[in-house]
Amino acid sequence: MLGTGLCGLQSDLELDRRVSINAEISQTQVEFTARHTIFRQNEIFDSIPVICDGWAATILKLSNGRRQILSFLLPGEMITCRLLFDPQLHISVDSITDGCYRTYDRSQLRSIMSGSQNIFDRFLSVYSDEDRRGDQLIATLGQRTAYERVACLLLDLWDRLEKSNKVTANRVEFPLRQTHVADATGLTPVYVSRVLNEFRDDGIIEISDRHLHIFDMEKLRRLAA
Amino acid sequence: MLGTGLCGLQSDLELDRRVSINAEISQTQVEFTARHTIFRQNEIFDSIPVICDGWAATILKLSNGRRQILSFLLPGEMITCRLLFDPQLHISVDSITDGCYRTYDRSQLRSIMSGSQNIFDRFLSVYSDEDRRGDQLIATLGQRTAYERVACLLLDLWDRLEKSNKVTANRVEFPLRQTHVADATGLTPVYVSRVLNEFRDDGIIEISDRHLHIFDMEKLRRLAA
DNA sequence: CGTAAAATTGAGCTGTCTCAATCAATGTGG
DNA sequence: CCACATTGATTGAGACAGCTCAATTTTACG
Repeated sequence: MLGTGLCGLQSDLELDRRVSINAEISQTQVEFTARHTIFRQNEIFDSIPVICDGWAATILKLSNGRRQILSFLLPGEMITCRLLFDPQLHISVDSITDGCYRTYDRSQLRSIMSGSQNIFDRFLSVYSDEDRRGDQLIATLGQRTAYERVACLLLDLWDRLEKSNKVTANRVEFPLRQTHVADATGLTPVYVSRVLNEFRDDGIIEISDRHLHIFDMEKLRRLAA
Repeated sequence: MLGTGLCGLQSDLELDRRVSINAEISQTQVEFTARHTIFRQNEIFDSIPVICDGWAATILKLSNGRRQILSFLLPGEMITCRLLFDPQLHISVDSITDGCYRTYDRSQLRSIMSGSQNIFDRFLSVYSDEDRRGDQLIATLGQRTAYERVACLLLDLWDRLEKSNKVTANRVEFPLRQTHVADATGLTPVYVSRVLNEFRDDGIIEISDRHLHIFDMEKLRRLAA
Protein backbone atom coordinates (compact mmCIF):
# COMPACT_ATOMS: atom_id res chain seq x y z
CA MET A 1 0.00 0.00 0.00
CA LEU A 2 1.32 3.36 -0.97
CA GLY A 3 1.27 6.42 1.15
CA THR A 4 0.19 5.23 4.54
CA GLY A 5 0.86 7.88 7.09
CA LEU A 6 1.42 10.68 4.60
CA CYS A 7 1.18 13.98 6.39
CA GLY A 8 1.15 12.25 9.73
CA LEU A 9 -2.22 13.60 10.72
CA GLN A 10 -5.45 12.21 11.98
CA SER A 11 -8.12 10.45 10.00
CA ASP A 12 -7.70 7.74 7.44
CA LEU A 13 -8.83 7.76 3.86
CA GLU A 14 -7.93 4.75 1.85
CA LEU A 15 -8.60 4.71 -1.87
CA ASP A 16 -8.74 1.54 -3.86
CA ARG A 17 -6.11 0.22 -1.52
CA ARG A 18 -3.61 2.41 -3.26
CA VAL A 19 -3.77 5.86 -1.80
CA SER A 20 -4.21 6.56 1.82
CA ILE A 21 -3.93 9.83 3.55
CA ASN A 22 -3.78 10.71 7.17
CA ALA A 23 -5.01 14.24 7.36
CA GLU A 24 -7.45 16.43 9.14
CA ILE A 25 -10.38 15.93 6.85
CA SER A 26 -13.87 16.33 8.14
CA GLN A 27 -15.87 13.23 7.48
CA THR A 28 -19.18 11.75 8.39
CA GLN A 29 -20.03 8.10 8.51
CA VAL A 30 -23.32 6.67 7.28
CA GLU A 31 -24.58 3.10 7.57
CA PHE A 32 -26.49 1.35 4.82
CA THR A 33 -28.34 -1.93 4.53
CA ALA A 34 -28.18 -4.49 1.76
CA ARG A 35 -30.09 -4.15 -1.49
CA HIS A 36 -30.87 -0.45 -1.49
CA THR A 37 -30.03 2.44 -3.74
CA ILE A 38 -27.71 4.58 -1.67
CA PHE A 39 -26.90 7.23 -4.29
CA ARG A 40 -29.06 8.24 -7.17
CA GLN A 41 -28.12 9.11 -10.75
CA ASN A 42 -27.76 12.91 -11.13
CA GLU A 43 -27.39 13.75 -7.47
CA ILE A 44 -25.06 16.64 -6.74
CA PHE A 45 -22.29 16.16 -4.22
CA ASP A 46 -20.17 18.56 -2.25
CA SER A 47 -18.47 15.63 -0.67
CA ILE A 48 -16.84 12.42 -1.80
CA PRO A 49 -18.31 9.18 -0.51
CA VAL A 50 -16.01 6.25 0.10
CA ILE A 51 -17.34 2.80 0.89
CA CYS A 52 -15.57 1.84 4.08
CA ASP A 53 -17.39 -1.37 4.80
CA GLY A 54 -19.51 -3.73 2.69
CA TRP A 55 -19.97 -4.14 -1.04
CA ALA A 56 -21.83 -1.92 -3.48
CA ALA A 57 -22.22 -1.52 -7.23
CA THR A 58 -22.27 1.46 -9.56
CA ILE A 59 -25.13 1.28 -12.00
CA LEU A 60 -26.20 3.04 -15.14
CA LYS A 61 -29.91 2.92 -15.85
CA LEU A 62 -31.06 3.14 -19.44
CA SER A 63 -34.18 4.93 -20.57
CA ASN A 64 -35.89 1.62 -21.29
CA GLY A 65 -35.49 0.38 -17.73
CA ARG A 66 -32.58 -1.97 -18.31
CA ARG A 67 -29.65 -1.59 -15.97
CA GLN A 68 -25.94 -2.15 -16.35
CA ILE A 69 -23.54 -2.59 -13.47
CA LEU A 70 -20.42 -0.60 -14.28
CA SER A 71 -18.31 -1.73 -11.36
CA PHE A 72 -18.39 -3.37 -8.01
CA LEU A 73 -17.21 -1.28 -5.08
CA LEU A 74 -15.24 -3.11 -2.46
CA PRO A 75 -14.51 -1.83 1.04
CA GLY A 76 -12.16 1.15 0.90
CA GLU A 77 -13.06 2.28 -2.57
CA MET A 78 -14.35 5.63 -3.74
CA ILE A 79 -17.53 5.59 -5.81
CA THR A 80 -15.59 7.20 -8.60
CA CYS A 81 -12.66 9.60 -8.76
CA ARG A 82 -14.66 11.75 -11.11
CA LEU A 83 -16.47 13.15 -8.09
CA LEU A 84 -13.28 14.89 -7.09
CA PHE A 85 -13.68 17.12 -10.10
CA ASP A 86 -17.29 16.90 -11.12
CA PRO A 87 -19.95 17.35 -8.44
CA GLN A 88 -22.64 15.56 -10.42
CA LEU A 89 -22.81 11.83 -10.05
CA HIS A 90 -24.04 10.46 -13.36
CA ILE A 91 -24.53 6.95 -12.05
CA SER A 92 -26.46 5.29 -9.25
CA VAL A 93 -24.97 3.24 -6.47
CA ASP A 94 -26.76 0.23 -4.99
CA SER A 95 -25.61 -1.50 -1.85
CA ILE A 96 -25.08 -5.24 -2.08
CA THR A 97 -24.38 -6.05 1.54
CA ASP A 98 -24.85 -4.07 4.73
CA GLY A 99 -22.04 -1.62 5.27
CA CYS A 100 -21.17 2.02 5.68
CA TYR A 101 -19.61 4.85 3.80
CA ARG A 102 -17.80 7.99 4.86
CA THR A 103 -17.98 11.26 3.02
CA TYR A 104 -15.07 13.62 2.71
CA ASP A 105 -15.34 17.27 1.87
CA ARG A 106 -14.37 17.88 -1.73
CA SER A 107 -12.75 21.27 -1.34
CA GLN A 108 -10.67 20.02 1.57
CA LEU A 109 -9.56 16.99 -0.41
CA ARG A 110 -8.69 19.17 -3.34
CA SER A 111 -6.66 21.59 -1.31
CA ILE A 112 -4.77 18.65 0.14
CA MET A 113 -4.22 17.41 -3.40
CA SER A 114 -3.00 20.74 -4.67
CA GLY A 115 -0.71 20.99 -1.68
CA SER A 116 1.14 17.84 -2.60
CA GLN A 117 2.10 16.73 -6.07
CA ASN A 118 2.62 13.34 -4.58
CA ILE A 119 -0.88 12.89 -3.27
CA PHE A 120 -2.30 14.48 -6.39
CA ASP A 121 -0.55 11.97 -8.60
CA ARG A 122 -1.77 9.11 -6.51
CA PHE A 123 -5.33 10.17 -6.88
CA LEU A 124 -4.79 10.46 -10.59
CA SER A 125 -3.33 7.01 -10.70
CA VAL A 126 -6.42 5.66 -8.98
CA TYR A 127 -8.50 7.54 -11.53
CA SER A 128 -6.41 6.05 -14.29
CA ASP A 129 -7.00 2.54 -12.99
CA GLU A 130 -10.69 3.19 -12.89
CA ASP A 131 -10.56 4.14 -16.55
CA ARG A 132 -8.54 1.14 -17.53
CA ARG A 133 -11.02 -1.15 -15.91
CA GLY A 134 -13.76 0.67 -17.78
CA ASP A 135 -12.04 0.17 -21.10
CA GLN A 136 -11.47 -3.48 -20.36
CA LEU A 137 -15.14 -3.86 -19.60
CA ILE A 138 -16.07 -2.28 -22.91
CA ALA A 139 -13.88 -4.79 -24.70
CA THR A 140 -15.26 -7.64 -22.65
CA LEU A 141 -18.88 -6.79 -23.34
CA GLY A 142 -18.18 -6.12 -26.99
CA GLN A 143 -16.01 -9.09 -27.78
CA ARG A 144 -16.25 -11.92 -25.30
CA THR A 145 -18.64 -14.84 -24.97
CA ALA A 146 -20.75 -15.50 -21.89
CA TYR A 147 -18.25 -17.96 -20.46
CA GLU A 148 -15.40 -15.54 -20.94
CA ARG A 149 -17.34 -12.66 -19.42
CA VAL A 150 -18.17 -14.55 -16.27
CA ALA A 151 -14.62 -15.83 -15.95
CA CYS A 152 -13.25 -12.31 -16.40
CA LEU A 153 -15.54 -10.91 -13.76
CA LEU A 154 -14.63 -13.56 -11.22
CA LEU A 155 -10.93 -13.08 -11.86
CA ASP A 156 -11.13 -9.31 -11.69
CA LEU A 157 -12.83 -9.47 -8.31
CA TRP A 158 -10.49 -12.19 -7.13
CA ASP A 159 -7.40 -10.21 -8.02
CA ARG A 160 -8.68 -7.10 -6.29
CA LEU A 161 -9.64 -9.01 -3.17
CA GLU A 162 -6.32 -10.79 -3.14
CA LYS A 163 -4.49 -7.45 -3.16
CA SER A 164 -6.22 -6.54 0.06
CA ASN A 165 -5.46 -9.92 1.56
CA LYS A 166 -9.02 -11.10 1.68
CA VAL A 167 -8.19 -14.46 0.11
CA THR A 168 -7.39 -17.44 2.30
CA ALA A 169 -6.92 -20.98 1.05
CA ASN A 170 -8.26 -20.18 -2.42
CA ARG A 171 -11.46 -18.99 -0.85
CA VAL A 172 -12.90 -15.49 -0.57
CA GLU A 173 -16.07 -13.79 0.58
CA PHE A 174 -18.43 -13.39 -2.35
CA PRO A 175 -21.74 -11.73 -1.57
CA LEU A 176 -22.89 -11.25 -5.17
CA ARG A 177 -26.15 -12.79 -6.29
CA GLN A 178 -26.39 -14.22 -9.78
CA THR A 179 -28.48 -11.22 -10.78
CA HIS A 180 -25.50 -9.01 -9.95
CA VAL A 181 -23.29 -11.13 -12.15
CA ALA A 182 -25.95 -10.95 -14.84
CA ASP A 183 -26.27 -7.17 -14.68
CA ALA A 184 -22.51 -6.78 -14.79
CA THR A 185 -21.93 -9.12 -17.72
CA GLY A 186 -24.95 -8.21 -19.83
CA LEU A 187 -26.31 -11.74 -19.54
CA THR A 188 -29.53 -13.21 -18.20
CA PRO A 189 -29.65 -14.56 -14.64
CA VAL A 190 -30.82 -17.86 -16.08
CA TYR A 191 -27.81 -18.11 -18.32
CA VAL A 192 -25.42 -17.02 -15.59
CA SER A 193 -26.73 -19.90 -13.55
CA ARG A 194 -25.96 -22.32 -16.36
CA VAL A 195 -22.46 -20.94 -16.84
CA LEU A 196 -21.61 -21.05 -13.15
CA ASN A 197 -22.97 -24.56 -12.83
CA GLU A 198 -20.90 -25.69 -15.74
CA PHE A 199 -17.80 -24.15 -14.14
CA ARG A 200 -18.67 -26.02 -10.97
CA ASP A 201 -19.25 -29.32 -12.78
CA ASP A 202 -15.89 -28.90 -14.49
CA GLY A 203 -14.24 -28.56 -11.10
CA ILE A 204 -13.09 -25.00 -11.75
CA ILE A 205 -14.92 -23.02 -9.10
CA GLU A 206 -17.60 -23.34 -6.50
CA ILE A 207 -19.80 -20.62 -5.08
CA SER A 208 -21.55 -21.55 -1.88
CA ASP A 209 -22.23 -20.06 1.48
CA ARG A 210 -21.53 -16.55 0.10
CA HIS A 211 -18.00 -17.58 -0.73
CA LEU A 212 -16.14 -18.17 -3.96
CA HIS A 213 -13.69 -21.03 -4.09
CA ILE A 214 -11.37 -21.36 -7.07
CA PHE A 215 -10.13 -24.90 -7.55
CA ASP A 216 -8.46 -24.58 -10.93
CA MET A 217 -7.09 -21.10 -11.38
CA GLU A 218 -5.16 -21.96 -14.51
CA LYS A 219 -8.23 -23.28 -16.29
CA LEU A 220 -10.21 -20.23 -15.23
CA ARG A 221 -7.59 -17.85 -16.57
CA ARG A 222 -7.49 -19.76 -19.81
CA LEU A 223 -11.26 -19.49 -20.06
CA ALA A 224 -11.07 -15.72 -19.57
CA ALA A 225 -9.07 -15.54 -22.80
CA MET B 1 -16.76 27.27 -27.45
CA LEU B 2 -15.25 28.01 -24.09
CA GLY B 3 -11.97 29.63 -23.42
CA THR B 4 -10.83 30.77 -26.82
CA GLY B 5 -8.04 33.24 -26.42
CA LEU B 6 -7.29 32.36 -22.84
CA CYS B 7 -3.88 33.73 -21.95
CA GLY B 8 -3.74 35.61 -25.21
CA LEU B 9 -0.72 33.78 -26.46
CA GLN B 10 0.26 31.93 -29.58
CA SER B 11 -0.66 28.45 -30.61
CA ASP B 12 -4.04 26.82 -30.55
CA LEU B 13 -5.04 23.70 -28.74
CA GLU B 14 -8.63 22.76 -28.99
CA LEU B 15 -9.96 19.88 -26.94
CA ASP B 16 -13.17 18.14 -27.75
CA ARG B 17 -14.40 21.52 -28.92
CA ARG B 18 -14.67 22.54 -25.33
CA VAL B 19 -11.33 23.75 -24.14
CA SER B 20 -9.01 25.80 -26.18
CA ILE B 21 -5.87 27.49 -25.08
CA ASN B 22 -3.71 30.02 -26.73
CA ALA B 23 -0.36 29.68 -25.11
CA GLU B 24 3.27 29.24 -25.87
CA ILE B 25 3.32 25.51 -26.03
CA SER B 26 5.88 23.73 -28.08
CA GLN B 27 4.21 21.45 -30.54
CA THR B 28 5.10 19.35 -33.50
CA GLN B 29 2.81 18.37 -36.30
CA VAL B 30 2.79 14.90 -37.84
CA GLU B 31 0.83 13.70 -40.87
CA PHE B 32 -0.74 10.28 -41.09
CA THR B 33 -2.46 8.31 -43.82
CA ALA B 34 -5.65 6.33 -43.67
CA ARG B 35 -5.85 2.85 -42.22
CA HIS B 36 -2.67 2.71 -40.17
CA THR B 37 -1.88 2.25 -36.53
CA ILE B 38 -0.51 5.59 -35.44
CA PHE B 39 -0.03 4.85 -31.73
CA ARG B 40 0.54 1.48 -30.19
CA GLN B 41 -0.78 0.00 -26.98
CA ASN B 42 1.75 0.48 -24.15
CA GLU B 43 3.79 3.22 -25.77
CA ILE B 44 5.16 5.78 -23.33
CA PHE B 45 4.52 9.45 -24.05
CA ASP B 46 6.14 12.63 -22.83
CA SER B 47 3.76 14.56 -24.98
CA ILE B 48 0.05 14.65 -25.61
CA PRO B 49 -1.12 13.99 -29.16
CA VAL B 50 -4.20 15.77 -30.42
CA ILE B 51 -5.83 14.85 -33.71
CA CYS B 52 -6.06 18.10 -35.57
CA ASP B 53 -7.28 16.80 -38.88
CA GLY B 54 -8.94 13.56 -39.98
CA TRP B 55 -10.64 10.78 -38.09
CA ALA B 56 -9.10 8.07 -35.94
CA ALA B 57 -10.22 5.40 -33.48
CA THR B 58 -8.96 4.24 -30.11
CA ILE B 59 -8.73 0.49 -29.92
CA LEU B 60 -8.23 -2.11 -27.27
CA LYS B 61 -6.79 -5.40 -28.49
CA LEU B 62 -7.59 -8.54 -26.57
CA SER B 63 -5.18 -11.39 -26.06
CA ASN B 64 -7.15 -13.56 -28.46
CA GLY B 65 -6.76 -11.13 -31.35
CA ARG B 66 -10.23 -9.60 -31.25
CA ARG B 67 -10.37 -5.85 -31.20
CA GLN B 68 -12.80 -3.36 -29.72
CA ILE B 69 -13.08 0.26 -30.78
CA LEU B 70 -13.44 2.34 -27.64
CA SER B 71 -14.09 5.67 -29.29
CA PHE B 72 -13.84 7.58 -32.51
CA LEU B 73 -11.58 10.60 -32.50
CA LEU B 74 -12.80 13.56 -34.49
CA PRO B 75 -10.67 16.52 -35.55
CA GLY B 76 -9.62 18.57 -32.53
CA GLU B 77 -9.82 15.79 -29.99
CA MET B 78 -7.16 14.48 -27.66
CA ILE B 79 -6.51 10.73 -27.77
CA THR B 80 -7.45 10.60 -24.12
CA CYS B 81 -7.15 13.00 -21.22
CA ARG B 82 -5.56 10.26 -19.22
CA LEU B 83 -2.31 10.99 -21.02
CA LEU B 84 -2.12 14.26 -19.13
CA PHE B 85 -1.53 12.30 -15.97
CA ASP B 86 -0.36 8.90 -17.05
CA PRO B 87 2.43 8.65 -19.61
CA GLN B 88 1.55 5.13 -20.67
CA LEU B 89 -1.03 4.77 -23.37
CA HIS B 90 -2.90 1.57 -22.70
CA ILE B 91 -4.75 1.60 -25.98
CA SER B 92 -3.86 1.74 -29.66
CA VAL B 93 -4.94 4.41 -32.10
CA ASP B 94 -5.69 3.65 -35.73
CA SER B 95 -6.21 6.31 -38.33
CA ILE B 96 -9.39 6.10 -40.35
CA THR B 97 -8.79 8.86 -42.87
CA ASP B 98 -5.69 10.79 -43.82
CA GLY B 99 -4.96 13.55 -41.35
CA CYS B 100 -2.49 14.94 -38.90
CA TYR B 101 -1.90 15.26 -35.21
CA ARG B 102 0.04 17.69 -33.08
CA THR B 103 1.82 16.76 -29.91
CA TYR B 104 2.02 19.05 -26.92
CA ASP B 105 4.56 18.74 -24.17
CA ARG B 106 2.98 17.24 -21.09
CA SER B 107 4.95 19.11 -18.46
CA GLN B 108 4.25 22.39 -20.20
CA LEU B 109 0.55 21.61 -20.40
CA ARG B 110 0.51 20.64 -16.77
CA SER B 111 2.21 23.76 -15.62
CA ILE B 112 -0.31 25.77 -17.60
CA MET B 113 -3.03 23.77 -15.93
CA SER B 114 -1.67 24.27 -12.45
CA GLY B 115 -1.31 27.97 -13.16
CA SER B 116 -4.99 28.40 -13.82
CA GLN B 117 -7.80 26.75 -11.92
CA ASN B 118 -9.97 27.72 -14.83
CA ILE B 119 -8.03 25.82 -17.47
CA PHE B 120 -7.47 22.95 -15.08
CA ASP B 121 -11.20 22.56 -14.54
CA ARG B 122 -11.85 22.62 -18.23
CA PHE B 123 -9.47 19.80 -18.87
CA LEU B 124 -11.12 17.88 -16.10
CA SER B 125 -14.49 18.50 -17.61
CA VAL B 126 -13.28 17.09 -20.91
CA TYR B 127 -11.93 14.11 -19.00
CA SER B 128 -15.27 13.74 -17.31
CA ASP B 129 -17.09 13.71 -20.64
CA GLU B 130 -14.74 11.05 -21.89
CA ASP B 131 -15.66 8.92 -18.90
CA ARG B 132 -19.35 9.45 -19.32
CA ARG B 133 -19.18 8.33 -22.90
CA GLY B 134 -17.26 5.29 -21.75
CA ASP B 135 -19.92 4.40 -19.22
CA GLN B 136 -22.65 4.86 -21.79
CA LEU B 137 -20.80 2.52 -24.10
CA ILE B 138 -20.58 -0.12 -21.39
CA ALA B 139 -24.32 0.08 -20.93
CA THR B 140 -24.91 -0.01 -24.67
CA LEU B 141 -22.80 -3.08 -25.24
CA GLY B 142 -24.18 -4.81 -22.19
CA GLN B 143 -27.85 -4.06 -22.67
CA ARG B 144 -28.80 -3.01 -26.17
CA THR B 145 -29.69 -4.96 -29.29
CA ALA B 146 -27.83 -4.67 -32.58
CA TYR B 147 -30.30 -2.15 -33.98
CA GLU B 148 -30.10 -0.01 -30.89
CA ARG B 149 -26.30 -0.15 -30.83
CA VAL B 150 -25.96 1.01 -34.39
CA ALA B 151 -28.54 3.74 -33.90
CA CYS B 152 -26.75 4.93 -30.75
CA LEU B 153 -23.43 5.07 -32.52
CA LEU B 154 -24.77 7.06 -35.44
CA LEU B 155 -26.52 9.50 -33.12
CA ASP B 156 -23.50 9.93 -30.89
CA LEU B 157 -21.32 10.81 -33.85
CA TRP B 158 -24.02 12.99 -35.34
CA ASP B 159 -24.44 15.00 -32.17
CA ARG B 160 -20.72 15.53 -31.80
CA LEU B 161 -20.34 16.58 -35.43
CA GLU B 162 -23.30 18.88 -35.14
CA LYS B 163 -21.70 20.67 -32.20
CA SER B 164 -18.77 21.56 -34.39
CA ASN B 165 -21.04 22.68 -37.18
CA LYS B 166 -20.13 19.92 -39.55
CA VAL B 167 -23.74 19.10 -40.37
CA THR B 168 -25.45 20.75 -43.31
CA ALA B 169 -28.89 19.84 -44.60
CA ASN B 170 -29.12 16.70 -42.47
CA ARG B 171 -25.96 15.44 -44.07
CA VAL B 172 -22.50 14.98 -42.64
CA GLU B 173 -19.16 13.55 -43.63
CA PHE B 174 -18.96 9.93 -42.55
CA PRO B 175 -15.73 8.14 -43.42
CA LEU B 176 -16.36 5.01 -41.33
CA ARG B 177 -16.38 1.63 -43.03
CA GLN B 178 -18.84 -0.96 -41.85
CA THR B 179 -15.99 -2.82 -40.20
CA HIS B 180 -15.44 0.24 -38.00
CA VAL B 181 -19.08 0.23 -37.02
CA ALA B 182 -18.80 -3.49 -36.35
CA ASP B 183 -15.70 -3.15 -34.16
CA ALA B 184 -17.32 -0.33 -32.20
CA THR B 185 -20.63 -2.08 -31.60
CA GLY B 186 -19.36 -5.59 -31.01
CA LEU B 187 -21.22 -6.88 -34.06
CA THR B 188 -20.18 -8.64 -37.25
CA PRO B 189 -19.57 -6.61 -40.41
CA VAL B 190 -22.10 -8.80 -42.16
CA TYR B 191 -24.74 -8.04 -39.59
CA VAL B 192 -23.94 -4.33 -39.56
CA SER B 193 -24.58 -4.34 -43.28
CA ARG B 194 -27.99 -5.89 -42.75
CA VAL B 195 -28.88 -3.41 -40.02
CA LEU B 196 -27.81 -0.40 -42.05
CA ASN B 197 -29.64 -1.65 -45.11
CA GLU B 198 -32.78 -2.11 -43.08
CA PHE B 199 -32.46 1.44 -41.78
CA ARG B 200 -32.07 2.60 -45.36
CA ASP B 201 -35.04 0.56 -46.59
CA ASP B 202 -37.11 2.06 -43.78
CA GLY B 203 -36.23 5.53 -44.98
CA ILE B 204 -34.39 6.43 -41.78
CA ILE B 205 -30.85 7.02 -42.98
CA GLU B 206 -28.65 6.62 -45.98
CA ILE B 207 -24.90 6.22 -46.08
CA SER B 208 -23.35 6.85 -49.46
CA ASP B 209 -20.45 8.70 -50.92
CA ARG B 210 -18.76 8.78 -47.48
CA HIS B 211 -21.62 10.79 -46.09
CA LEU B 212 -24.38 10.02 -43.63
CA HIS B 213 -27.80 11.42 -44.33
CA ILE B 214 -30.49 11.21 -41.66
CA PHE B 215 -33.98 11.39 -43.11
CA ASP B 216 -36.00 10.51 -40.04
CA MET B 217 -34.27 11.70 -36.92
CA GLU B 218 -37.20 11.04 -34.68
CA LYS B 219 -37.44 7.41 -35.71
CA LEU B 220 -33.71 6.95 -35.28
CA ARG B 221 -33.79 8.40 -31.77
CA ARG B 222 -36.67 6.14 -30.91
CA LEU B 223 -34.70 3.17 -32.22
CA ALA B 224 -31.75 4.11 -30.03
CA ALA B 225 -34.02 3.55 -26.99
C1' DC C 1 -7.17 -0.36 -65.82
C1' DG C 2 -6.40 -3.98 -62.64
C1' DT C 3 -6.34 -5.40 -58.08
C1' DA C 4 -7.52 -5.17 -53.45
C1' DA C 5 -10.86 -3.83 -50.06
C1' DA C 6 -15.60 -3.22 -48.78
C1' DA C 7 -20.45 -4.25 -49.11
C1' DT C 8 -24.27 -7.26 -50.16
C1' DT C 9 -26.93 -11.41 -50.06
C1' DG C 10 -28.38 -16.21 -49.03
C1' DA C 11 -28.50 -20.38 -46.27
C1' DG C 12 -27.86 -22.54 -42.26
C1' DC C 13 -26.25 -22.73 -37.47
C1' DT C 14 -25.56 -21.73 -32.46
C1' DG C 15 -25.22 -19.03 -28.24
C1' DT C 16 -28.06 -16.84 -25.51
C1' DC C 17 -32.75 -15.56 -24.30
C1' DT C 18 -37.71 -16.31 -22.87
C1' DC C 19 -41.11 -18.50 -20.49
C1' DA C 20 -42.44 -21.37 -16.99
C1' DA C 21 -42.22 -24.48 -13.36
C1' DT C 22 -39.82 -26.14 -9.29
C1' DC C 23 -36.74 -26.01 -5.52
C1' DA C 24 -33.67 -23.81 -2.06
C1' DA C 25 -32.40 -20.16 0.80
C1' DT C 26 -33.20 -16.15 3.30
C1' DG C 27 -35.82 -13.02 5.95
C1' DT C 28 -39.99 -11.80 8.89
C1' DG C 29 -43.74 -11.60 12.02
C1' DG C 30 -46.37 -13.95 15.40
C1' DC D 1 -38.50 -20.52 17.21
C1' DC D 2 -41.48 -21.90 13.79
C1' DA D 3 -44.50 -20.87 9.62
C1' DC D 4 -44.89 -18.26 6.00
C1' DA D 5 -43.45 -15.05 2.44
C1' DT D 6 -40.04 -13.47 -0.43
C1' DT D 7 -36.13 -13.70 -2.98
C1' DG D 8 -32.73 -16.36 -5.43
C1' DA D 9 -31.23 -20.64 -8.02
C1' DT D 10 -32.02 -24.49 -11.00
C1' DT D 11 -33.81 -26.92 -14.92
C1' DG D 12 -36.24 -27.93 -19.34
C1' DA D 13 -38.16 -26.78 -23.77
C1' DG D 14 -38.45 -23.88 -27.40
C1' DA D 15 -37.48 -19.50 -29.91
C1' DC D 16 -34.70 -16.09 -32.11
C1' DA D 17 -30.93 -12.57 -32.60
C1' DG D 18 -26.87 -12.46 -34.39
C1' DC D 19 -23.02 -15.42 -36.27
C1' DT D 20 -20.43 -18.23 -39.89
C1' DC D 21 -19.34 -19.48 -44.32
C1' DA D 22 -19.33 -18.56 -48.97
C1' DA D 23 -20.36 -16.52 -53.25
C1' DT D 24 -21.09 -12.16 -55.78
C1' DT D 25 -21.15 -7.37 -56.65
C1' DT D 26 -19.59 -2.81 -55.80
C1' DT D 27 -16.33 0.58 -54.53
C1' DA D 28 -11.82 2.42 -53.73
C1' DC D 29 -7.07 2.84 -54.83
C1' DG D 30 -2.37 2.55 -56.91
